[in-house]
Amino acid sequence: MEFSESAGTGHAILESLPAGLRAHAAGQAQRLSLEAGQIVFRAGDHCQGLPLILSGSVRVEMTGLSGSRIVLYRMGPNDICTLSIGCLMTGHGYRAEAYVEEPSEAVLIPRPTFERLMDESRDFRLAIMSSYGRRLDDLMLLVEEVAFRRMDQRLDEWLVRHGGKGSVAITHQELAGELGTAREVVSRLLKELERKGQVRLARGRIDVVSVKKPSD
Amino acid sequence: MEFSESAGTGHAILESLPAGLRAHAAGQAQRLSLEAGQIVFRAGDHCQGLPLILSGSVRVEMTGLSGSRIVLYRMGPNDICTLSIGCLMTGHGYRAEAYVEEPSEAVLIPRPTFERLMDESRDFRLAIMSSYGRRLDDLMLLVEEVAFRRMDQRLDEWLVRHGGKGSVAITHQELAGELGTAREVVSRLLKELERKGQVRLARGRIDVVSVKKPSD
DNA sequence: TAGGTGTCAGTGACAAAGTCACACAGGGTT
DNA sequence: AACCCTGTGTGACTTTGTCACTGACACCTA
Repeated sequence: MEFSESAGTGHAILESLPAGLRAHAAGQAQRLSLEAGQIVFRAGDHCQGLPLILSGSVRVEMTGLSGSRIVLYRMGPNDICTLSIGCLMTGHGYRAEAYVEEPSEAVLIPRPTFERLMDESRDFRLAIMSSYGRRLDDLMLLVEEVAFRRMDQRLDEWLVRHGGKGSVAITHQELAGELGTAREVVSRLLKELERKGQVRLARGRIDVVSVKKPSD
Repeated sequence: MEFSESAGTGHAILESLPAGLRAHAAGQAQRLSLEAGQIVFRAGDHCQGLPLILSGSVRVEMTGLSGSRIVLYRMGPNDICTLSIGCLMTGHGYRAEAYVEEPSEAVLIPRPTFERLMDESRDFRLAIMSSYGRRLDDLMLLVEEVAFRRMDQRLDEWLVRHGGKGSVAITHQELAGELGTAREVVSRLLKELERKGQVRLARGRIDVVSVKKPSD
């Protein structure tokens, strides 16, 4: 809680600032404690400042006209909410929603402070740019996934990545959101995997037994 | 060709620089003349500098494992090749390809010059950031399109936007690339539109008669 | 402990889109 | 005219998306 602690519990991008700027930023920043399930922003919301994630995990997803959802990416410790930068600079509202997955700590840098940091710190600029680069990459990968890859392979991959060993606690509905498809599709594919003995299904849980590699 | 011309035929982002920096940038920049059909970069290529488009049009697209393609976005006069920034900064290769659509003029800013401009010009920084913001937005829109919208509606929209009045010179294969689908799907949907009298089809050309709005 | 109430999962039927294979057409060249 | 390349049309089949509905499970309350 005390600022003396903030060096230890701070954000990498702030740590890299020279002492004077860091003190300025710390003084202006607003600290946020986010509870699991809480909504950080909604589509259409306007941006109050640049959120820096200190700890926990925040999921960013988009909702289509029909109400279908897809997870765009996640933010974790030392991440920057890249989307906010665009909103800050253009004044447009957000085009996505952000949900807290694990209880998180964050700081909100007000716009004038953000601009001052951009002007005065090379390291800050580099961090912002590299964050942008990563998001752009993430989204290009996602476009490729969604446009070209088969759902069964994407599901297999997801299972290997998230439940490689044991079991994952997730509903079919949520998993559909991860992949940008419909719940029924996930249910069918999972059932098929269960028939082949590669997973066992329980309410809200998937036990991964052995998911095949694409080479199989 | 002469540098004295470069003020008139230059790039908005360079115009906004103070005289000293502008001269430096002009001195370091390499001028490129790109012919229609030429490839600006391929997936995996490494980035030599930041391309600024002066005139013409460049298409950026991605190729899936299967060879399917999708157009990500286009760059026109006064645009910045946002993708290159990430490649410049991380040293990674490109993940997409860029093709010249209309003969274009561009300048290539070498990395050290790019970094100096970032360090010394606030306007330059703002332009770079806003370019990033736009690309991120474009890609989010594209994800939504591809993941959630129906192909017939997307095709209708494309036809209205690009051939609203008369006719478009494009093959079904190219149009499939614009939408990120297969040629056969485009052929079938177009044939259906022709049956309904909304378009007339010729080899390499589509005459748009009257494409329905979603409300019809 | 029985019943009530949400959420979660399974499934059939059908529509939309992607894939594969191949036939055919248009417009140029030789 | 015969040839060839590219572009287009189409049938058959698979995969994915949508709709409608049923049943299963977990938890709460009486």
